[in-house]
Amino acid sequence: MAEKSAREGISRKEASESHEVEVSATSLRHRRGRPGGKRASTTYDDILSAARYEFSRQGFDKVTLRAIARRAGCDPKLIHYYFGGKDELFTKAAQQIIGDSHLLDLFIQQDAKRASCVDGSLGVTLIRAFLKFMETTEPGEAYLSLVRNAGRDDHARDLMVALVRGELTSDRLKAIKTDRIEKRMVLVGSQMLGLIMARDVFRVEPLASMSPGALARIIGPTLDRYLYADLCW
Amino acid sequence: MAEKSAREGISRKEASESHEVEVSATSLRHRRGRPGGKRASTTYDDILSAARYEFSRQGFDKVTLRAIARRAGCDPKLIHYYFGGKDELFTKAAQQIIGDSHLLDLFIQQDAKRASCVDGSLGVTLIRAFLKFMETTEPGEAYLSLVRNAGRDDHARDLMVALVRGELTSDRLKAIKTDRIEKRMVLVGSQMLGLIMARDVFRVEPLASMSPGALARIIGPTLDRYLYADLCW
DNA sequence: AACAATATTCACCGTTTGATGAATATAGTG
DNA sequence: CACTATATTCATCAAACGGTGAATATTGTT
Repeated sequence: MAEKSAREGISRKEASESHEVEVSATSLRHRRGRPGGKRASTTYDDILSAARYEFSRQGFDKVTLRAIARRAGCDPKLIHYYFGGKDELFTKAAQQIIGDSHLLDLFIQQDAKRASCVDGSLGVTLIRAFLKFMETTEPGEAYLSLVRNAGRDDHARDLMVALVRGELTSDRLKAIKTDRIEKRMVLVGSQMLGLIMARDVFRVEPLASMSPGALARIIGPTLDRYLYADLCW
Repeated sequence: MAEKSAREGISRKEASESHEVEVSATSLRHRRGRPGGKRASTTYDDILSAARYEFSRQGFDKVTLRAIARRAGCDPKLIHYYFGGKDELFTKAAQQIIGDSHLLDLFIQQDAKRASCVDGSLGVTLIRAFLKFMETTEPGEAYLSLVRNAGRDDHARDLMVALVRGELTSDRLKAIKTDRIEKRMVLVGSQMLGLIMARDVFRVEPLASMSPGALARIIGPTLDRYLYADLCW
C-alpha cells in the first residue's frame, strides 16, 4: 500500500522512454493528440463497429467493454471518453438499424424485379429479401443484436415491436390492399421473427444450413396466406 | 475498515445468543447436524426450488448463488455442498423445467379428444394446446423466461433448441408419419417461437389481445402445411 | 512560441461474483 | 459414552467487471 506512488512513477518513466523511438507510419491510427482535419481518428467508428459485432453475437451482459476495446484496438477508457458508458454505447449501436432499414425496402424492390417472372409471390420475395438483408453485415448485425437483447433492453424492445408490425420497413407492404392489414402484418412479422430467432440466434439445425432460396419457397406461401387469404377471423 | 472484525465479533455473539432460546418447531429446518431419518433437512429441495424460481425469471448470468441461497433461506456454501457449482445446479433445475413439458403433451391429448369433431386439425390442436400450456403459470413462466433469455444465455439456448426441434415434447408429434420430419419440425417450431416472442415477450398489438381460439384457427393451418404438405424442397 | 483542444494511455478503485478451507453444531450408531 | 456422518456457518479468495482521475502526447489556433 505504501509502494503505490513509487510504482506509478517508475512505470510511467519506462513507458515514455520505450515509446519515443518507434513512432512510424503504421501507428498513425494509434497516435495521440488532436487529429488533423480530414484525417481524424477512426477510433469512434472502430468502437461502434466492434460494439455491433459483439452485441450481435452475445447478450448485453456478456459483452465486456474490454473485449470491445480489444476488438477496436484501443484503450477501454476511450469507450467512456466517446460514449459515456456501456448503456449509451449499446443505444448508439442499436440506433444504426433505423437508418439501415431502408435497405430492406431496396432488396424487396430488387428481388421483385429480378424474379417476378419466375416467382412473383410477395411472400417469397419478402423472405428472400429479408434473408439477404440479414446477410448484409452491418444492418444484419444490428438487427441481430436487437433481437438478442430485446428481452432485456426497452429501447431494443420498442424497435423490435415496430419492426414486427412492419412500421419501419417496406413501402410495398404498406401499399398492399387487403382487409385487417394490421393483424395480417403482425402475423407476417411473427413468422419472420421466429425464422430469424431459430436460424440466426439459436442456430437450430437443419434450419440453419438450409439455403435462403429453399426457405423462401417453403415459408413464403405462409406469408402469402397471412396477407391475402380469408383467415376466418 | 478497522471496525470490521469488531462488528463481526459482535454480530456472531448476538446471533448465537438470540438463537439459543427460540429453538422451536419452526426453526427445525435450520438446525445443524445429521437429520433424523425421514425428517431429513429440506434444504436440498429448497435450493432447487429457489433456483428454478430465479432461473425462470432471469438469465443464468444474472442469477447469483447468493440470491438463490437467500430465497432458500440457507448459507450460500450449501449450494456447493449439495450441487457442486452453479452449472450443475442449473442443470438440475433445468431438468425439472423440462419435466414439466409433459404437460404440453397432456394438453394436446385433451384438446384432440375434446375438439376432434369440431376441428381435428393437428396444427390447430397444437397451437391451442401450446397457448394453454403457456397460460399454466409454472411451466409457462419457465418456458417464457427461457425464450426471453435464450438470446444471451447459452444454457437457456440449448434448452430452446431442443424445444424448437420438438425433441422434448409431444409423443403425438413424434409419431406422425411424414417425410423429412426433422425439417418439418423446426418449421413448426419457428412459427410457434415467433408467435410466443411477438405475443408474450414483445406483446405486439393487436396480436397480444387476440383470443387463443382465433390464433389457433389462423396459425394452425400454417403448421398443418409445414407438417403434411409437399413443400417442394 | 504560447496556448488550447483533442486523443490516448496508465494505474487504480469499489463491487460483485463463484468458489474454497476450516470450524462447528447436531443426530444417529456402536 | 465415544465416534462418525451429516448439516451448517463464517471468513476469505482471486478474478472480472464497469468506471474514474490524472498524466501525456499530438495537433490546430492565435
